Amino acid sequence: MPAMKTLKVATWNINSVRLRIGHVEKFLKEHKPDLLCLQEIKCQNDAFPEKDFKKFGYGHIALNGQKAYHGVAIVSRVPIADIEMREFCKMGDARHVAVTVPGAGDVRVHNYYVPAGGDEPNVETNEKFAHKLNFLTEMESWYKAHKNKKTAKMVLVGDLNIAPLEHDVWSHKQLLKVVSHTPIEVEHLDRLMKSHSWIDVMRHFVPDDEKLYSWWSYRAKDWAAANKGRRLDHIWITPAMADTPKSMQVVTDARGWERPSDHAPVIATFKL
DNA sequence: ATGGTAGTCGCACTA
Repeated sequence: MPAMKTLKVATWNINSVRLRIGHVEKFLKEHKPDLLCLQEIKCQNDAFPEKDFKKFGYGHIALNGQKAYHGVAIVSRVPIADIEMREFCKMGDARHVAVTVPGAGDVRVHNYYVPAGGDEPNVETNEKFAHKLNFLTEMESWYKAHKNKKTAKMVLVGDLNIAPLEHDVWSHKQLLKVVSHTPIEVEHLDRLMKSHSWIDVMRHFVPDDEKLYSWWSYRAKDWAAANKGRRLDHIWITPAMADTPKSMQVVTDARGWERPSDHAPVIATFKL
């Protein structure tokens, strides 16, 4: 296995991989990540456009699809190993896939699609919100129970559906009771971050007091002019990789492409 | 102050 000098990882909630395969091609050609972690592929494994990815040079694929909803995938330029998919909350949902990258010193990459949580931030009246919090608690327990040398170097990415910091949303005050930015969700996310001393790579490059978004609602008349965004997508690393981040970029352009996903891709590069 | 859009699948659901 030839050793890689850098590892470039991208994460993107694509909101239907079949509909937006052209966007994916454009993104891969322009940015050439080693790995692209996709969420909301919205198809079963046999409907995933594997041939297209092979044609684009991303022939190493880890797939956890589901009919119509959710679904995650990791497509890679370089060989991957130890593909794993975990089920959360006994729901049968396809919301996680993990791989190891042998060429990158066995870095383990986890890709998540955390439940959105519905509208009402109340676990008594909204079972989707309860599901979201339970999902985060299960993630936390798993990482607490899996601290060992084999998984020392890890990258965790995905649509976590939570914007934890004040400047991860366009208006902290107006979103405090809006699912994605409520204190209870942020507490759950903070506990998950502590479970393996995860480092927030996006905020490593952008100070906490600067606005940083990765998602803009479809419902705004002019998403760019209104700029009422939220940072729902994340890239985290374990302390064993603390000195490796080289760069980070939110590819906001992609939100302005024709018939776009409501999420922009996020890319991070690490030196190995 | 409410409703606004998008995708999949089939006429509702999730986001």
